[in-house]
Amino acid sequence: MAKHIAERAEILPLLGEVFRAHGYEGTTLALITESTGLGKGSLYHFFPGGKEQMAKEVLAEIDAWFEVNVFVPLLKGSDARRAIADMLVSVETYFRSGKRVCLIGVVALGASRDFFADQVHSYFKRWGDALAAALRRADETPAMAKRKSEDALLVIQGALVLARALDDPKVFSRAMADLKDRLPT
Amino acid sequence: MAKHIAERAEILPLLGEVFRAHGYEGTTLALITESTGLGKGSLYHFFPGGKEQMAKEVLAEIDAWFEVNVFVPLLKGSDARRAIADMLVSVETYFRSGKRVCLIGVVALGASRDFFADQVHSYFKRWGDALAAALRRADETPAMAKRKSEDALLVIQGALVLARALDDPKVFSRAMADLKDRLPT
DNA sequence: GTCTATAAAGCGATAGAC
DNA sequence: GTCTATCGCTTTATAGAC
Repeated sequence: MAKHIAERAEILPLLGEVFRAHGYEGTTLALITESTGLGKGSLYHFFPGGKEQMAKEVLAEIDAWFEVNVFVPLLKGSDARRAIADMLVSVETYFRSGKRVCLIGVVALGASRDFFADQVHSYFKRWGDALAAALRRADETPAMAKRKSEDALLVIQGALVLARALDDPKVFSRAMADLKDRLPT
Repeated sequence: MAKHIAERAEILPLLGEVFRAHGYEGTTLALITESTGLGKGSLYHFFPGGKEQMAKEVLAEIDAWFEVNVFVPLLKGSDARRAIADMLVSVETYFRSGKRVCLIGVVALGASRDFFADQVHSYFKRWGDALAAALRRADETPAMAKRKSEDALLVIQGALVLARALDDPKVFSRAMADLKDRLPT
């Protein structure tokens, strides 16, 4: 066994930030090498499927994070209103108060969407369903729960776009505060 | 004078659709040739600055369209409420009821943002200011006008992201309908 | 497990004929 | 104004030494 400087688990978050910053098409192996310190040899050792596999695993890791930290609390938290409020805090933290972009949103808008369509669709569908379930438990009607959950998801994505376009993270924090008023918490 | 199959004005919209579909990084001269039927020679004749100039001119053309069809009516329309309602109709039509993506939003999220930061910033800033002015004329307080204009812009962008992620254009139309209820029209 | 070297393809861009 | 040919660089991916 030769030397082993990096765990797979340490590499994925670095990869995630590169994809976030440059998009799927804009990310090159050279950029990844620069960010991780790993040469092509190591990269292809960990990810025989190359760039596509790297992106798929990064998306899966993000998905898993939301599953544990957002979807499950929404679905199973004993207090639904509390779970919704916690979601907003998690989102604010995860997106670094608007300074960080949603990689899954970036992929959804890009040409690579077709490659990752299932992962992108599943992420937003499960998030929407979990939030709608929590809203129903917080005494919203089913129709209103669906409408408000969709509204919340789209506000989060739109706030990230606008914050980045105007180069003003406060746009995002303000939108999250408005969302809190609009949702039962 | 040799043959002349294409006007610059006919090329730009085609370029726009290519950039929309593939993003700035994902767009290649080969794709552009495929879409326009123009070889590299012609392309560089029209756009000596290459891909970067093409994107800049496409963004400028989109900007000009919104200036004429959205910003000016919002700022100078005799009936502010009517201008706001017209904006929603224009937006719904322009984005093909959610089947078309906002190129300026795509650029804002991508790595090419730094190249086009001024154009991206200016587009959203002017849109937001024009809408806020119309909202004040429709008897909103200055603070509320600013807040609602920001909310509207981010809902439009977010709805485009979510509609594409879920592959369901109705998400966009529904969000526009909600916006109409939330805004004075 | 990590590296360097390199292959093979695609990229943006230019030159020059017509 | 449009084309073809081509340059020089970067890309993803592989091979093989250590």
